[in-house]
Amino acid sequence: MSAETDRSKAGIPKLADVARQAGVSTATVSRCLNDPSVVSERTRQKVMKAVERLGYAPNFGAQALAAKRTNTFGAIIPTMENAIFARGLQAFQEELGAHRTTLLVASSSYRPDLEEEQIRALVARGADALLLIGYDRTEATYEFLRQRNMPFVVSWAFDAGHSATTVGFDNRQAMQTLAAQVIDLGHRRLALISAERRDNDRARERVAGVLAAMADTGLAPDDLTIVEVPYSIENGSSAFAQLMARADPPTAVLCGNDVLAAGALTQAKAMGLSVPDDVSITGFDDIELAQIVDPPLTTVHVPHRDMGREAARTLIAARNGTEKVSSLKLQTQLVWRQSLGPAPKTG
Amino acid sequence: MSAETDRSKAGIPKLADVARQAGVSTATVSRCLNDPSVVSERTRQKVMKAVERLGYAPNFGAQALAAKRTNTFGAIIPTMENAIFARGLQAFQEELGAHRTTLLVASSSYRPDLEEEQIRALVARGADALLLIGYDRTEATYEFLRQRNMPFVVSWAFDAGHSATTVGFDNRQAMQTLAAQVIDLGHRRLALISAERRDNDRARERVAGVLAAMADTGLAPDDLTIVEVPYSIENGSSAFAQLMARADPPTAVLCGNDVLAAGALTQAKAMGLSVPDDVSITGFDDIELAQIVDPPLTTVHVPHRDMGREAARTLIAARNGTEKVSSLKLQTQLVWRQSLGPAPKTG
DNA sequence: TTGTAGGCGTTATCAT
DNA sequence: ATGATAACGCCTACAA
Repeated sequence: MSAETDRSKAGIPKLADVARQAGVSTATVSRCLNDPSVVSERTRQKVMKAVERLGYAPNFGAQALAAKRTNTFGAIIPTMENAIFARGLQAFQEELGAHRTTLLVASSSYRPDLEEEQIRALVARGADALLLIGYDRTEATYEFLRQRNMPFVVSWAFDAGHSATTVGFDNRQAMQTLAAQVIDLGHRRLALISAERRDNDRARERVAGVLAAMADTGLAPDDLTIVEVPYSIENGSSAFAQLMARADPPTAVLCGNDVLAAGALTQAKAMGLSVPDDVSITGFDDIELAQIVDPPLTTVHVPHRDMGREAARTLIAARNGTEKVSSLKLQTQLVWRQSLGPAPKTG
Repeated sequence: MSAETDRSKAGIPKLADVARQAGVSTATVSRCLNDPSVVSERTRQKVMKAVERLGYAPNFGAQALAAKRTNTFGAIIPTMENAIFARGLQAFQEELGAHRTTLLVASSSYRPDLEEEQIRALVARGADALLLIGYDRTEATYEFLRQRNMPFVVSWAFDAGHSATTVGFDNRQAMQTLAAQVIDLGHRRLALISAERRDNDRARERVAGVLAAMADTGLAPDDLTIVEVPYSIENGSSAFAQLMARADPPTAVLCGNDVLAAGALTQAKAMGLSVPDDVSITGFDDIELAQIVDPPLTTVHVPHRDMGREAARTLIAARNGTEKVSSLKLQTQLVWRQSLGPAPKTG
């Protein structure tokens, strides 16, 4: 009882405590922990027992301060609320884990100022490398990264013209391919429920993809109605309702991602509209949700797991500084499911 | 060009660089940054300009080492793959953000050994407090936490008998209430698709809840078929198929969470079964998905956002050490939707 | 293989 | 209001 109290009041064990307990020097303890191959087995045993007995854990601050590396990578994603980034991040972490590297995740709520804050926090914390989503951030942020010589990779996007190392996919191209199919099915009055484009290059590129497909077929940009809302099922629903309330409602509603599309679908059902007979709906991402809704969503499959894994490998290579790192463009794939059909004969 | 090169090769600016640039001592710079009210306005201006010019950012390791606090909380969740923890965590983070505290998230893949590793990592990194999910972890882990005097709160569960500060809900009670309703509707052959119970007290408690409800009505435990699978839509589907293939298929399939239920529902549809006419299905959590599937899920609403917010407040109080912290039990709520109906007249 | 000792960048105490 | 300077806990040449 009193021992218990004493113990909790006692200071946190430090390297020196372990050293004393084991009857060796701090240097030996340090070596035991960081490069066991260099100490004798007998010493190692002693030290590890002391570590165990004392419940010692290294002080990260001191460790980082002295060693200038942390075996920690950081990732800043816009949101944890929906599954868009979950699968890719999981794969990212799995790959890091295989290399004894810890992942710290922060989320920016789609706000560049918060993202910069999180980047600084992670860098200050000694992250060895960073995973970032998309290109949209201030030049000052890039400058900060460069100045600190911080390895980072941009993901969930791909712009060959950008200097940042990237492991991602071409949002515009992907959306353009999908939109082309929609147009091919006879749809002329199109609508797009997009994420907010400000500070979100992926969203902008997807919009651009739709417009490009339309231009290819001689459709005017005005034939596309765009509604911008934050990603959420509910917002998808209300945006869809708003679109269908127009005098000249669209025959196909493309959505910036599957979450919005799921909302749109639900709303269509609530309005007694048949999908795809009355109106077609498409998504983007191909998260699990896309297969669950009824009808299942025609969407763009993004290789999230590959992306996460490859991003991790790229960063690990960059951290080790051995290989030269290079960008990697992954392919997306159109997934045909029932939510997309031919345009209705006439309105 | 060469300036650029020089710059990137130049070391990271430190406090002393700023001090030199501003013509003051390091102590003054430190004060400027941490408690500006105590330095003269003129000095502050000078220092801030130097900070700006040099792109200075404090070294977290050194800071943590010297100040013994980090304004960083950690959270270890079992998985980021599905939305179960997303909403609560988002609320947790929002509350922390309002108190200038950063959140670092790690995930354990439902493995206690990894969880302990992550806990140690976060503690070593100087986390001021931790959010943990559920009670299942080794005594050694608790001992470690206690020894380091690390404030932590257990969430997503509630056991009045446990000594750990908890902000959560009673999984057993919640599931028992739901199961009682199912039984009340005449269902006698019940099945449960559960998450793996090993190392997961929430899953065990939910199973216990079903059994308790059955016992209340005099049903034998044998009347419940249990299938254990990791959380995923696909696993929900295959488990459901397996259950319905039995000689005496259940009339109601309860699921450990909404994700499994969504999978079960999809599978039912694929098998041409009508829900709830042929078979009833229920979920747990009330994530967005529950309202999207068709028919929408009868489920247990968990106040994720409240839980996250309150957990944050509790930890902040604990960190500040002013107020005495206490556990908080939140109420869940049964949500009636269409996936649950009366038992079919006869098999 | 093991020990000694200097240094990592900040904070905070004590003078001034 | 500001400056010197001693911790903080660990790593890593360098020595033995």
